Amino acid sequence: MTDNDPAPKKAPSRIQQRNRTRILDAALNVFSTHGYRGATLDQIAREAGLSKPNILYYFSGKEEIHVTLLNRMMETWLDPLKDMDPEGDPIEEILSYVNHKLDMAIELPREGRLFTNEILQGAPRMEPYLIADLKPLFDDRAAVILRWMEDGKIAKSDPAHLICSIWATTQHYADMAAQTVVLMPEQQKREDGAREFLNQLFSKLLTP
Amino acid sequence: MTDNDPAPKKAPSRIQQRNRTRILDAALNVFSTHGYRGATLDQIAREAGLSKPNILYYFSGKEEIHVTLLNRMMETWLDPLKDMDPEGDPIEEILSYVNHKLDMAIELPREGRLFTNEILQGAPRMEPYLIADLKPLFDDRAAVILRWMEDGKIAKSDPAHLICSIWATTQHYADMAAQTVVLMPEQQKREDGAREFLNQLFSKLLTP
DNA sequence: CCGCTTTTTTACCATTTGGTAAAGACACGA
DNA sequence: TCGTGTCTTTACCAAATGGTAAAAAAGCGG
Repeated sequence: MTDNDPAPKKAPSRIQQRNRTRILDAALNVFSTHGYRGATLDQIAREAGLSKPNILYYFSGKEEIHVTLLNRMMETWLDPLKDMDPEGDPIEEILSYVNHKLDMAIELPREGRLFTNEILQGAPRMEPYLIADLKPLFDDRAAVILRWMEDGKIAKSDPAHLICSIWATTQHYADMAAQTVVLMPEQQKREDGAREFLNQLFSKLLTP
Repeated sequence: MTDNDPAPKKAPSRIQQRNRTRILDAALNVFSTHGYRGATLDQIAREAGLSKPNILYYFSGKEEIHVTLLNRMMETWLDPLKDMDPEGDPIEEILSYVNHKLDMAIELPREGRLFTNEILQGAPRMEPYLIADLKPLFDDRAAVILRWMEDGKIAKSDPAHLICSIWATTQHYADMAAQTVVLMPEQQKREDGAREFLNQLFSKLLTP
């Protein structure tokens, strides 16, 4: 029984892996800055160093590339939220989430912008995913935080809006980079300053 | 001397006013959801109830419409920040800014998304404006807040990142509406809850 | 009602868009 | 070295894109 299952999906060749990676990377650049409709296959092809028909050999169309990127992103993106441990120290857990989220915004800004673009457009391709996956996770984490509050371990506030505010403040440094760079030209101040500030902001909120 | 100055720009007729308004309103819908490149003149025309050539009778091209919208938006958008009074009560002033900004995000979400879209794209049309207008205002307000901190009137933190976090948390409710609606289906909880939460968040940060 | 300006429509146009068909180049095991 | 399956290119296409020219229609002051 080597690989003869109903769906005989053979392992992708080295070339396939390389080119699919190239395409997805180029597409991430284009989709994340111009949004779905503003992105063109020609630009993706140019950036990937492949011809347009060649790209359509690997993906069935523009939409499939976009969906692939979105799915891939959501997985890594939600991880830090999943990692929040209900048994851990509440303030530590939440601050650790803040810091992980900030790391991602700084290290993977394109992924962040891809998501923001999709939501700005009204989440036409993501909505089912938001309802099926994000919402349950969100509710669950909000419930965990609420329990912490009711147990008097952290100060009371609205858990849902707390999560949103963490998302918003960290995401800001990815999405609005073009603005932030103008307002705070020195990278040091931008990144380390952001971390220190956010830790202070949420520490104060959470400390009873 | 009725109107014979060097540039004899006659007053726009009623028709002109009405149609320019229609066009800008339709364009705001389209640009704010699809970004500059994703927006099409055809769609703007359809939404405005005018023909495409008719639109190009009022505006010289796609870009002029976009720029007009951006300029108009920036003016109203920066007002609340300008209104912060150095002589007023610091916490009151800052919280009032938070609340005004939140009002705008809730009442004028399209304008907010228009701006976010432009920044996501790297601010190609806005950067000069950011440098010439936003930056000086931003630095000035940061300086005001810093003075308040040094005078011991509010707790110390990074003023620049404070302003950014206010921007981020309030803007979130405009930009990410499609997500927020899924996560918090009841409008009441979304809007009033946001206000209460943000007031609490920034009160705690600022109280010495 | 007339004549003149403003506004709108019709008919285009070159370019770009997402996508396809089919031939050609390539890799690689037998 | 050959053949077979994988990959790439060339040559297209219909539709949509931003934009134009010019004629037709609508307003409107006199």
